[in-house]
Amino acid sequence: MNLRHLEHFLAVAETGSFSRAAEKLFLTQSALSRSIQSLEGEIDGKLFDRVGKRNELTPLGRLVKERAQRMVLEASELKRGVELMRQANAGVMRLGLGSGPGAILMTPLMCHMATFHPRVQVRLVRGPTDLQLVQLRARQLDALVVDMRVVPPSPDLHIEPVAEMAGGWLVRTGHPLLQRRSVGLADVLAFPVASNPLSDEVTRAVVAQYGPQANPAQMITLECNDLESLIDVAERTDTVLLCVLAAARERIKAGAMAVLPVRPTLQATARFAYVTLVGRSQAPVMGLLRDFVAQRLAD
Amino acid sequence: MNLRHLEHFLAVAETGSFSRAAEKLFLTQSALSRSIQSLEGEIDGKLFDRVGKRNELTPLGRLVKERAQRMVLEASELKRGVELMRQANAGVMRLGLGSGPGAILMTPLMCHMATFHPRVQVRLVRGPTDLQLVQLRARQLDALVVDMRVVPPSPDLHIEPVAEMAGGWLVRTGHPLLQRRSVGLADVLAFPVASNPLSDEVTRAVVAQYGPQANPAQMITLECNDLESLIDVAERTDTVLLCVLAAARERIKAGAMAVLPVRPTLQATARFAYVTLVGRSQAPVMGLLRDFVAQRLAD
DNA sequence: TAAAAATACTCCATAGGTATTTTAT
DNA sequence: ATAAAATACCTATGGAGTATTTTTA
Repeated sequence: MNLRHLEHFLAVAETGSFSRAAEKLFLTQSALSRSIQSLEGEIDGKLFDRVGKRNELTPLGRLVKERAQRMVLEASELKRGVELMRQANAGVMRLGLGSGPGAILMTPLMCHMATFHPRVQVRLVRGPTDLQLVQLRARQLDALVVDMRVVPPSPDLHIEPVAEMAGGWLVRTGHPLLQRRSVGLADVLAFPVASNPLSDEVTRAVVAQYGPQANPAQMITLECNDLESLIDVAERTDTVLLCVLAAARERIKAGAMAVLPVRPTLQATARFAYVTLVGRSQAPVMGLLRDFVAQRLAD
Repeated sequence: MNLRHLEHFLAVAETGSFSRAAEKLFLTQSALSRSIQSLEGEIDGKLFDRVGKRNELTPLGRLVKERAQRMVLEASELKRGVELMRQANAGVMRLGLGSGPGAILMTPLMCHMATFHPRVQVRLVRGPTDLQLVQLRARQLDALVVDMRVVPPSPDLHIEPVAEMAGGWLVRTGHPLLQRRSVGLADVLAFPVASNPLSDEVTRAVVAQYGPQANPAQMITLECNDLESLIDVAERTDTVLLCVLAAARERIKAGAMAVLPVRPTLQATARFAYVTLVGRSQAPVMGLLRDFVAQRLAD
């Protein structure tokens, strides 16, 4: 039994005529006749009562018709689904975001997808990068956007840098330190210091610039991988926040927060990368995503 | 694309291996490999990431798997349904019953089917025979059991007599006429007379035996095609009921009703027949039905 | 008698097998 | 080095066409 057989069968059931059904199917009448015969042979029972004009379904035929309709419908839906996926109009994308990319991308990404690709199913997960790597390897995520410096290089990972973003010190607009002409690390340490977990490289850079006092293990008062929340805290208290500046872009623009000009100027960056599993095909929608991420992080 | 392709695809998706899937399918590995390739060719996209050991589904593969599973399930259900129908364990039977057969068969038939063929869907319709013939011809009914004398012979009808049942006069047990030693038509006419619609032949027989006074057009007070209701009426009033005696079998046995010995004894019968459309296959379940009807009416 | 369905025959595309090569661990 | 997948080559079968016969309204 074959999908083709079922389509043939349905055509005859609908038209009630072998000849007309054959026309609709772009087949000869004889081929169609044999097709139905072979189906009847396999079913081992008559599907139509051939009474010359108008072929009526037998009770068995009615039973088969029910199922056959659903099957050819499923088949056409399958083809349609494949087509949609090829055009990247649909599909599922399961993306893990680190704290920096989470703060910068999560909301804009969802807005973008909802607006321009409403049929794409989006699954965003924000969490600790090490756990997300586990999920990626378990095929529970399709890709990550994280600070590549927290990702241990591994042959099974494809790591594609997408943006390098400057880090810096952030405080709320009314912060006392903003009155000072010049701010040093000692001044900063008079206040609580917050940050998301820092990579070893950033840690080294900070220590190199500001001395051993700046070692995050000692310096950081509040550590949290939800950068968004840290920004909230910094906006409402005198906490000084060390993070990727782009994460607070909106609030800086709105005048709620400002970059604190600590001397020397922090020379550390976060290098965001798009991480996938080597040898694993990506859904076409993931292409859209990469473009969006790259474009958004480039600003 | 083919059901076979989909089955092959699912086997590989489940086992994660071409070789093992081929074993399960009783195929060579090479044949399976080509089968998947041709499916991928038609879909125009990779379904598996071949990473040597363990073949993982691509996002496209996951999409296809959903549909494919439903399709092969439908296919197996189709085969199962056909098998069930062949064994006459299931199916739909749509049966029209005339008033006499309705009163005699309806309840016993439903009990019988519910007990012995619980998976068969039963659709019973009781109604005027002429309307039921219309429904039969419109394929809304599969068969009728009716008094064949009300059925105009027609080349498109297959009429198979199943039983000939005696008609007679029925009254409730406490009826005044039962006290009389001898009852004539004149005595009967002192009471309301009820019957279901009578065929022309029965009408002629009644007139021939009892004279023009007995012409139903004049004689019958209550006419109704629901014989069951007429029996109820006769049991609660002094109405005399002219009908097939078997219809009141239970009540006669229970002592609630009795046959009224009108002189001369009524020599009229109802000839019940099983009526189907010529050239139309019957569901196997209908065979069961015919057997039951014949056996039941033979009593 | 005319239209519809079935059959006879022929052809070719496709699925399958065997044997072998390529690839990846 | 080995196991798994892909490829090359061959065969048989099923599906399609053309031409023709059978059936039925």
